[in-house]
Amino acid sequence: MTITQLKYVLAVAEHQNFTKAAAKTFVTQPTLSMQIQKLEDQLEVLIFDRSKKPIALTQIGNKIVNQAKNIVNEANRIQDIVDQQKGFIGGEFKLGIIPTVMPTLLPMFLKAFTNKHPKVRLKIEELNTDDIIQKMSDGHLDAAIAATPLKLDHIKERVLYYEPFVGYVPKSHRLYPKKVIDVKDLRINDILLLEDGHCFRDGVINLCTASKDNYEDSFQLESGSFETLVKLSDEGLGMTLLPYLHTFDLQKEQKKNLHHFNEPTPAREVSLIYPKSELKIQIIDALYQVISGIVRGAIAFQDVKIVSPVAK
Amino acid sequence: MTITQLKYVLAVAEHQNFTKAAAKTFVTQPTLSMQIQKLEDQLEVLIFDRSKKPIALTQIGNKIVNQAKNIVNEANRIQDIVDQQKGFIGGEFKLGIIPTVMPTLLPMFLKAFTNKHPKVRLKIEELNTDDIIQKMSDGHLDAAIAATPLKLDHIKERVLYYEPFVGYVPKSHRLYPKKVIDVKDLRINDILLLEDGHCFRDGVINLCTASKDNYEDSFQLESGSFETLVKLSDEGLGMTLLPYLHTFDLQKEQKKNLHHFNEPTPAREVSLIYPKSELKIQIIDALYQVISGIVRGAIAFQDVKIVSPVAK
DNA sequence: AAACATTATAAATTTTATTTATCATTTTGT
DNA sequence: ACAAAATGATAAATAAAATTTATAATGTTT
Repeated sequence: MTITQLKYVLAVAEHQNFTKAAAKTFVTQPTLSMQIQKLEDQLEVLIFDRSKKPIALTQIGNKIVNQAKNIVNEANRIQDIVDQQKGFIGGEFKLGIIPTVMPTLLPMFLKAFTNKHPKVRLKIEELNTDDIIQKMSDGHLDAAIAATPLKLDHIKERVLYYEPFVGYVPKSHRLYPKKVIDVKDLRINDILLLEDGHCFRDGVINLCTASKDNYEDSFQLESGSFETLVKLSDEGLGMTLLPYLHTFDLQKEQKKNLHHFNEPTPAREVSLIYPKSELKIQIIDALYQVISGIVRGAIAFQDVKIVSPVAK
Repeated sequence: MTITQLKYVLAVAEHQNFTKAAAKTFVTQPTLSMQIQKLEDQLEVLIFDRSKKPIALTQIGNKIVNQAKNIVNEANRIQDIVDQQKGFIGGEFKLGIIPTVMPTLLPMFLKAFTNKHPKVRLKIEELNTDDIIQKMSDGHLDAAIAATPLKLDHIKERVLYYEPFVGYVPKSHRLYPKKVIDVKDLRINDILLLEDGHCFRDGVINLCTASKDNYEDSFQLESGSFETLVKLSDEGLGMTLLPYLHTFDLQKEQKKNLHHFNEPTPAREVSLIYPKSELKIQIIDALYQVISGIVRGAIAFQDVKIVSPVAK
């Protein structure tokens, strides 16, 4: 049994297709067929049920795949140990970022990070929280930036900042006369929210349920980006909530519609998250250092109302 | 990087010698030299410091060896998963047994076990507790039978039985007139105990300290086997304590010197112990079933005063 | 039924692992 | 101090293996 064979098994299990898996692993298809057959011969079990289309794992194949993931993970960590020992911060690093954080946070830290750690080849992907969780457990993401807490036992979280929400209230809205609004004023019925899968929405919903509104039986309009949301709001379809950093992008006229919240201001927690396996932890540490440094800088310089995390 | 290379590294790390490691892994010495060099080239670190005699691990070599143990362990488990799925109970299994349990327990279960599971090639080694712990964490033992509790966080324990102690009191001893003795009667100064490393002794010492004697400043005679101990005792050098099962081997004359304890009888806990990794757990389960069955049988048939474990 | 997609198989090739033979260096015993 | 022994590295030869190219077999789609 070799680590390579296990990697082949994982590739086929993932793509449910020998040909595609072969392309992904940069070998030809017969290589996979033969190596996997060889492993199956040695173990004297069938890992794949080739009669099913698409190809499927057998019952024991499933167990073997799980264990193979373990082994490959642990094997990858050897290089990590060496890198960490040498203080080497480099190689490919796959980072996921949720859509509602991407446009505001990425420009702030990307240049600083690549300058400081030029050997790291960052591959950044915009993904919603569910996809991040999925890809992280598959080993396709090394880390991600998402709204927390997720409370998943295979994922660690390190808080980057707390970002307050600001109300965007159009002139037609019942709350427009109130200069400063309160969480209690919110009603789930007249707030425009982002579509499902954007974790931001969960944050707001929690906020609303906290003010004891009933979410279940109210009609909801949903959109995919804050830009759309603001426009819909301008059309008189309701108020909306924007994360503080997003309000910078508004036009002068629109900024007049912003209504800040009373203390305690509702806020979302944004964290750097990564698998418990702590693979490439030295790069994760470096990312955390750079981003939280930038965030602290932004607080000091711009009078930004985001809050640095307290020690957990 | 291959699993084979990692196994070679582990072998050399263990034997601190390429030639010996080569013999143990059934390859020639140049194979090890070259494969390990290749791995070192790939990782761009030296794992071994070849200037030291005997050969030593570098700082990072140490970390790599630890991780390599992980990987090899996880890799071995693949075969385990397959075996378990098939209900196959077989292959080589290395069992350690402490000296004070070996002669009494082994004959009781060995035949029964090999009959029931003929495909398991049991390799039994007599080892004291320290060596068992050592070899178990090195992966040289799959399980062991020892006195517990050990309270080690990398080792699991499953109690097989509780074996009471019986006092062997020669005529010359102060306690000889007492037919039934009590823990409180014991004085550390006139009890002969087994040498250090035999966990039995720890049990007795705990027993004695429980009776509030002072162990530190008393002169002690120590021996390596119960046979010697009984002979020394016959010579008038003090009383001794025997595990119940050992008293069967005494001669008629000697049995007259046995003094049983009042309730609560001091006893030692004997357990099947194995690494938390649970490698070959199906064989461990089988062993446990056979031994505890035998022990229950012995209790019923022989009126043996050993006690089955209560559910933990 | 033809075209397509997908996996298996066979033979040739390349790569890799292992061995045998030998050398260089260090340690050990006298 | 010096010869013998022990130990690890290296080179060349051999054996074993992984991989590729080419093609066959199988099943699916249109």
